[in-house]
Amino acid sequence: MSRHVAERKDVVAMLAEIFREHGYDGTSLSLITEKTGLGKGSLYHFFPRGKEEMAEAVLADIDAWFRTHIFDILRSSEDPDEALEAMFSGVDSYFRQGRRLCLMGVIAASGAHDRFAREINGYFTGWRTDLAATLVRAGAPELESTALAEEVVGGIQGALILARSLDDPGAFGRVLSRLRARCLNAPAG
Amino acid sequence: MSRHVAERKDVVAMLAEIFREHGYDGTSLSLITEKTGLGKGSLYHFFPRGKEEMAEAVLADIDAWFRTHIFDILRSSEDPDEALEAMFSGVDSYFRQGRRLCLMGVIAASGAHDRFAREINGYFTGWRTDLAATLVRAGAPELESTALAEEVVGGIQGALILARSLDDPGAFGRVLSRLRARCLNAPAG
DNA sequence: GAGCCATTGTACCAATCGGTAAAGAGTTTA
DNA sequence: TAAACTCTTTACCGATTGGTACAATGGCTC
Repeated sequence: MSRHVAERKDVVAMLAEIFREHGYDGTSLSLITEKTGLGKGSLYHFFPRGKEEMAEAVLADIDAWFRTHIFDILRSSEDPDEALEAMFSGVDSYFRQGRRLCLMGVIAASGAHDRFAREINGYFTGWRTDLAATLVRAGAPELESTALAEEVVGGIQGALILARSLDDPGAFGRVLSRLRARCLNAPAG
Repeated sequence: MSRHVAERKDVVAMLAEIFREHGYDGTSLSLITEKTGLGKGSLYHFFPRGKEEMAEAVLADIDAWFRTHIFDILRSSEDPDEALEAMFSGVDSYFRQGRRLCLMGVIAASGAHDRFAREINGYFTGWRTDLAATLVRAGAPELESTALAEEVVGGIQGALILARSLDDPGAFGRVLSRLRARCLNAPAG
């Protein structure tokens, strides 16, 4: 039987897309087996606690990606403006120019929120903190930085929902570029 | 048997809160019967097409509320600044200072999106259009108005998700007041 | 090449899913 | 008062849910 041996990280990547598209409650095991080609046996071998553990793995994977590709750069880059540019371009490509939703936001807006509250909170808190610190380094006042960071992190989520709702991915890019301009002009404004 | 006779609009109001909190897929009929106290018979008497019709009724109800309490005022008010103030204060109280999610956004971010795409699109399109027109009347250039309207409508959705994610309803008010200031200063800026 | 063990497919489970059927209770109309 | 109508309760349906058990299958090591 044991024909195609799956890699755990490939499975996690597939799971991410499924959860993103159907939400947590909308993702059934039969849908997962269908989309991944893996039977329940394989799935429960990788994730003994079932669906909940699958979602946890996906969220941890996403969290790790953002920490290494976005947050760390915000913190470690010498030039804060460069770091901000990198963040916005990284975000734009991660979310496929508005064609992809944020799973953190998807789950935050769903009934499954309570189950993953810690993961979601950590993600948004981390982003807000690191972005605010970068804005301070870029010359913005402390108070304005935290407020602006909050507006940007939230604004990205809203732009994704808006793009999906209007069936117009371009709306994401338009909002994103406004947020970007605001960050790069923050010290002056 | 027929003891407690329910009013349809009361049922719709209860359904709205249930869908808001659990999402479309997370809301089961047994949960509905539990929270509303109505049996399946009553539910199917009001909504013969079942769960989908219940959600449609709720979305139509929400759409109507926003059209009469927010969009119409944006369009009909003589003083555009006053209309903008009314919109922001209306939104703040509707979403209970960030403690309540937007069902349109909740469903847009879920797997049930396709089923209700028309309703969701109409809601966001209407809001964006009427807000942009008001901003023009308030003296902002046409191009800036549409872009700002998009940013605000999306920003509200994002602020709701952020508030829920951070477990800090106050984040909603903070972002909202920034968006408000941007609208009221738009003509100058 | 024998054995081992991670990995897999399949069959199965109780519980719950959304939805239907039908008959009873309460109210209105004639 | 008797039929007609509205609304509700209860029991039930097949399908699907998330999850378990287990035997079979390979690639691997010794």
